[in-house]
Amino acid sequence: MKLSTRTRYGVRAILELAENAGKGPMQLKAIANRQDISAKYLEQLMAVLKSAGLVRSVRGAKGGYVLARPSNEIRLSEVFHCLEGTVTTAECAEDEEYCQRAAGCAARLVWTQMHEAIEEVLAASTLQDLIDKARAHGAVSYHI
Amino acid sequence: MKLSTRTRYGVRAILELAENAGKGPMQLKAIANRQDISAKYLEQLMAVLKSAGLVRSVRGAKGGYVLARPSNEIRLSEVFHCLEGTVTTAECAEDEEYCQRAAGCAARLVWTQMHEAIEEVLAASTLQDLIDKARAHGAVSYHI
DNA sequence: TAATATTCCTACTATTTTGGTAGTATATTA
DNA sequence: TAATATACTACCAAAATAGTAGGAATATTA
Repeated sequence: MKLSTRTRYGVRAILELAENAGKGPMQLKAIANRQDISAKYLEQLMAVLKSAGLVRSVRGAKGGYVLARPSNEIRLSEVFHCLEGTVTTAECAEDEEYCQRAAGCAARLVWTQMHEAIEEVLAASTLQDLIDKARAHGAVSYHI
Repeated sequence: MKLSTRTRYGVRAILELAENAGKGPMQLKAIANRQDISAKYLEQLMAVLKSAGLVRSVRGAKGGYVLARPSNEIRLSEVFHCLEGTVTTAECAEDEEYCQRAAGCAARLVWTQMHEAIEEVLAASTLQDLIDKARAHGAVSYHI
């Protein structure tokens, strides 16, 4: 159930970009440093986000990465789908044809219910939504 | 995101027991055959379910496994919790102290939202609930 | 009591996934 | 052209996962 670092790092990286949007390209090293992630490993994850069309890269000096779209137009579900190949709990959850016994299968109900609950959460939030909520939380904690 | 076979097999096995409750102990081999799972591997999973107090075993000839409680008193969440050590998406989701930056962290919101959605689904169903729903589905499909 | 059926226990092993490293090529800026 | 970045490809180590093997313990049946 624990998410892979691949997914967790990827989400943290794209949220970092979202938080720093509008300030020009953000360099890989900067993201890696701020999030305390291996730069070389993150490089691969950024490639995934890039090929999914969620971020754009700028090569050469003063280059880096920027969001491909405004942060309020990128849903979490998109980010997850490209990082985790399958955001599903079992093959048969999405593909009813996968197993002949799918129709009356009690176990499959578990997989589909979980799958739907997760997809719902991921589809509900954009990157900007998360940042806004987190800022609200963070601000409160500073008052203490 | 895909559940491990450990969890999937374990859930299928205990649902098999639930479907055959009241007919005396069900043998490991019978569960393994019906669910098409390696008997030797399943043996280990049954040990986990047993030590969690969800099933009881009967040794010797005509022995096997039975549910420790009626199927409408066993929630899915219990089954998951013993099979998957942590039914959580990231350490910080359950344990706020795990990371200093947890307070204003946008990523953590993702992990906690997912975590809560999953727990909710698992807590909502008992084994019997699932069997009833699956039978309803299965019956419909026979009408075609 | 002997034979048989079954769970129990421990250790081992193969495979896959995960997480990370290294080095070179290519593009951009100054 | 020199310095700074990303792009690409290949490789590697550790951990987790999935499964095997073999025999000991225990209960039932004949």
